[in-house]
Amino acid sequence: MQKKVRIIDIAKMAGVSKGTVDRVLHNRGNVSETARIAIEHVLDEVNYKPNIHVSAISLKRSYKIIVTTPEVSLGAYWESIHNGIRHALEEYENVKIELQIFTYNQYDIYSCRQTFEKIAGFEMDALIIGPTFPEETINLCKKMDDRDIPYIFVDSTIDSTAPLAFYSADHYVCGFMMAKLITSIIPDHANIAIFQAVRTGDKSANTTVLRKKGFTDYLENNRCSNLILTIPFSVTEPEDNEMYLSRLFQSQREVPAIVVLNSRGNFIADYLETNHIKGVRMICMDLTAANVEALKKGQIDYLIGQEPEYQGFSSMKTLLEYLIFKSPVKKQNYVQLDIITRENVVFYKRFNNTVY
Amino acid sequence: MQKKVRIIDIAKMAGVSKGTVDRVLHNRGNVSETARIAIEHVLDEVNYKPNIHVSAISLKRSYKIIVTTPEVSLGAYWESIHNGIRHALEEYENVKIELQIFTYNQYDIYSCRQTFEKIAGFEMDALIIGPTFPEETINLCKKMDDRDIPYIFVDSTIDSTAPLAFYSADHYVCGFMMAKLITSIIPDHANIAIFQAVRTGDKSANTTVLRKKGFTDYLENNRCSNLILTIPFSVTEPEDNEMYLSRLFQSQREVPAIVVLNSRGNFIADYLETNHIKGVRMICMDLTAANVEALKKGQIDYLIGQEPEYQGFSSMKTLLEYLIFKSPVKKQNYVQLDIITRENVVFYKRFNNTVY
DNA sequence: AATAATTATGTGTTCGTGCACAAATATACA
DNA sequence: TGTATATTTGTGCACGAACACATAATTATT
Repeated sequence: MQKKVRIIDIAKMAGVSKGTVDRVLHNRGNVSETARIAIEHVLDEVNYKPNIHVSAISLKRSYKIIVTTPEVSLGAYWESIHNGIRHALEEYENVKIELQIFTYNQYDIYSCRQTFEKIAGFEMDALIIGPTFPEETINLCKKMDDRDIPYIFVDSTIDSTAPLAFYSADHYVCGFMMAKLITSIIPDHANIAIFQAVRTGDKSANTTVLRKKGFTDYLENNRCSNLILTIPFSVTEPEDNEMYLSRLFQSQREVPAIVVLNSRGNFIADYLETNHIKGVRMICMDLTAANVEALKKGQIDYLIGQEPEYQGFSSMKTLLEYLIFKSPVKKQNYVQLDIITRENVVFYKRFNNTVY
Repeated sequence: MQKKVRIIDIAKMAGVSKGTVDRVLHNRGNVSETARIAIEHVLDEVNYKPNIHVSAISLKRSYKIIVTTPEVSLGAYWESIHNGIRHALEEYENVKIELQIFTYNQYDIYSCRQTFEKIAGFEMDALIIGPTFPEETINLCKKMDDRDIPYIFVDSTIDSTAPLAFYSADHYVCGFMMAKLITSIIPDHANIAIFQAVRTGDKSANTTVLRKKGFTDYLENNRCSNLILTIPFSVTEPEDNEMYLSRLFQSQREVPAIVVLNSRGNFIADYLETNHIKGVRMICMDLTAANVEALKKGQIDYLIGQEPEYQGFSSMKTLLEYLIFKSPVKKQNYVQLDIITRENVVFYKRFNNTVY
């Protein structure tokens, strides 16, 4: 147990004053080559870790951080991510942070484009992005790269970008696992209906594509002969869904299994309930309030959780520690894929009853 | 956003000095009735929250904490709990904590009794208990109650005690869920072998009894007609297990499903592998290193995780915040029951790759 | 009433970092 | 060489809680 090394200790060892050490530690410039090398030499020797508590007190400057994600609705997926972000800020209540949030319609590529173009012009120290459309996201990221502004992804990551880090589920594995779970509770060869969201201006989002690929790959690898029916599902024009659903269930085919690749599983569950359709097994994404209710009622058999609070929390925390303490950052962060049933759902914590 | 209230602000409002406020906040005594009431009045008005960073720096006194749990072996369940405890201490590195750890043999009631009697006589500020045998634990807790020493349970809680808090899985639900999961992947009416640990001086531990009850209740509730074979399993005399296992598999009965109610599932998996017994589905407890390996190899189908790192971490963190800041404590803390398969196991984080 | 003992209250120091500002040194240019 | 400017370095203060210690006020004792 070696004694704590302080800035003043390093200064003495390097034969300079604490101010110079501080300038080196924080890359503030105005340090002679000689002094810098001497200090860096000492820093290599000793394992200096700033006392985070003292740092927290002494911090004077403020940071401006922008967050952009799909729109937040009550009890839904993106609300959990935003809760996580807010929770991280509470941990750093003494740090002066100016937070600006811009949301876009995740079912409309034009809304996303417009929002991202607006954001690109703003002053900021860092950016958190919840991406949906690859092309638009890449454009925004390029501008950030040019301006040397760090950004972190939540929910999913986008190729051809250079984020400081990302927090995301492995959506391919997610789809793979959904296939394994649903096939374990339905008869062999049973038909499976897959619901996918319809979007304006773009066929489909990042995450859904990957999940679908994982799903079909599982069936292929395991030589499952289930017939897969892909059904469109519109969030923006919900009146269309009645039609899709009634067409599905009025056909001759039995549909004993439903898979929803996004967090809107409760919509389908509601339809089944109002139309008294029984005996359908369902697997869906995310512990939204409505999904949890449907799970508890037995309408949904499995929910897959992807730690949205943790994603939001970690992305903000990572960003702040990077900005303030220049802490090293782990780039790839794949979050847990929690398998939730009506039995274990009550133990899954949110920030209202626990603290990460 | 109201401005932060400091001790000195409270002092001014109450017309006293900061020293007196400090004495009231920390119950240090030597305060006149008049002053105490004035200060308490102000404290009711304003929402004073000490700046935890400054508190952390200024702390001078030290705390002695004793931890007693079953013995820790490498890569096993209790090691994770201890890792969690250590991790909490790292967060409070500036607090002077004297930690003493006493482990006992969880398969031998006499070892537990001896350890607990020794501990009962020691000086300490608080105690963390990983209980196994109810009777012995109650005795220890009574002595702690008399001495006004707070204690927290990890892994399970014991009736007729008054802990400050407990962090535990709901073991009944755990058994219930294991029954649901295993029956979903085996044919109806298939036989199920349940393995239970043998203990010296006591029929069985706290947790196993509850899990067994949950398991059988699920089968009963759902009118499952599976034949249940309860098999003893000795950790202390492993040479007996060969005998139990060979007797099981050489009988006429098919055994397509195995349930292990503790974390030693890998032992059974190994036996199956060396004896080339195939087609057995298995569900077991805990992400021990050996179990995870067996899961990845496909020998185990489901593992149930119970957040051991989080349990250890939270119990120590709760204790410290209670001791140092007199923070209010949530007593009942049921942890997640994670359903783990070979697909999602890689995403479950330990402290080596993430920070809660 | 005078002194001792007890209790109550106020003051000052400590912790280590972040940063502002002053001081010192080096470089540029006439 | 002297002055102006730029660069480098050192010093000092603030942050706010915890506690040690000194001083003031009250109560007990002779």
